[in-house]
Amino acid sequence: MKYHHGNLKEELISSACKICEASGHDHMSLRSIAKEASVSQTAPYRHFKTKECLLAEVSKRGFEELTERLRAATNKESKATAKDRFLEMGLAYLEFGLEKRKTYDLMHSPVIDKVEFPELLDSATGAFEELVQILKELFPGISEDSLGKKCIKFWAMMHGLVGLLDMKIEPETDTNAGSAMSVVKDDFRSFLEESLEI
Amino acid sequence: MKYHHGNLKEELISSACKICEASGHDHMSLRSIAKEASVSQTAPYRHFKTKECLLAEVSKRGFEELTERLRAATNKESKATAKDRFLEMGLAYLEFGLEKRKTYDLMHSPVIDKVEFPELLDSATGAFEELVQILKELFPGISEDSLGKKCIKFWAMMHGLVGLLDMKIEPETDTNAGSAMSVVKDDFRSFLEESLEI
DNA sequence: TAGTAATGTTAGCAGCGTAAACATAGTATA
DNA sequence: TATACTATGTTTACGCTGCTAACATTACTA
Repeated sequence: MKYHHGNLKEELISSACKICEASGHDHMSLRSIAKEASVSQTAPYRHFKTKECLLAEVSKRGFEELTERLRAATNKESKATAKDRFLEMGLAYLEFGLEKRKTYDLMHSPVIDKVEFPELLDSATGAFEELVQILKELFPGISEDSLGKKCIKFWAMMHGLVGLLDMKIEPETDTNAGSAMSVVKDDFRSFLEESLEI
Repeated sequence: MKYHHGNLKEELISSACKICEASGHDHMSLRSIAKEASVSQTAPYRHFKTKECLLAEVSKRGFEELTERLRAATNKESKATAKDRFLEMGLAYLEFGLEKRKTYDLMHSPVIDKVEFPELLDSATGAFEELVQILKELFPGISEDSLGKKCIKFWAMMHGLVGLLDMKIEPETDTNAGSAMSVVKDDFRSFLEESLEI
């Protein structure tokens, strides 16, 4: 057993990611993370000033993975049309949000003040860039103003959808409580396609 | 100083609401809530089985206030058109989300498992009902399927917008980083109006 | 009026984030 | 190579937390 670990920082981050996705960010304790990495309770403080700093790193990894997935989905190398790649991106966003729900929660949780972590902010902004690019392709010559609005509209919708789809709450229609959500879930492509007309 | 308080449960809830909106739900401690109500640290346990139960009550009050605001905004007594009342509702939703941001966060936080609190779920669903109703007015004879989709689309967009507007993250366009969001914020009416064409 | 249920307090547990003091290992310099 | 310095680990301890158990007081009910 070496006294010095060698790669503790990285291991702490990946332990934290694991615990986050397994139990949710409100059940993450520095002590449990340290234990997972077989190290003393205060060892993390040699690499992270506070717990929040470690959480911010986990969040950042989340945004990086999201960005990567979005980039892959809209990959220009693909022979698909811009519209198809846009739909793929929407799907990829939803999939990430539902697959990594607890990490997604952390990423959007107020426990981490993004203003204090510029690197995190950058990662988060990077994900948007993918949306901006594909919308520019889809609407060539679009004004900056319209582009911004469209971008916000779609991002908000996708973000909102992740929350709704995973959640217990959903709107009740007269005849059939809950089926509406299933429709979206099962046929997200056509759902998003309709929204393209916005 | 009476030994028995008389109305402790209600006072604890309102103290909790106050602290929540002031400091955010992750800074709420049962002890501080008890102190705010001038009562011993363990007194809350006579009225709430766990801390989560008290938070659930705070969340429920939040959804009730939201529902009330939406109902007021879409009030049929008003002489305004259905479209105007719909826009008012959107505005009311946004305003609530931004005004009571920390409470809104709690309402959508995963710390409270809505499945365990059916009453909370009811309150949350109640807010949607308002959206369903106004959309029915706006699109008379609409199919249940389309209604469900529209409902989800708008709810997701508004929920997403609250997050975006308050947040640090926002899409960057080439010429002007961040201005897009201001456009939406300053002119939400026209923003939402455009979206009506969905 | 006596007995019981409801509602409060006090004391104490284990877990938490964090700081301070100390121990060890790796690195740069003489 | 010897020595100082820095990086990185451990131990100990503090105050705060949610929660339980045991006890005290009040309110209700037979």
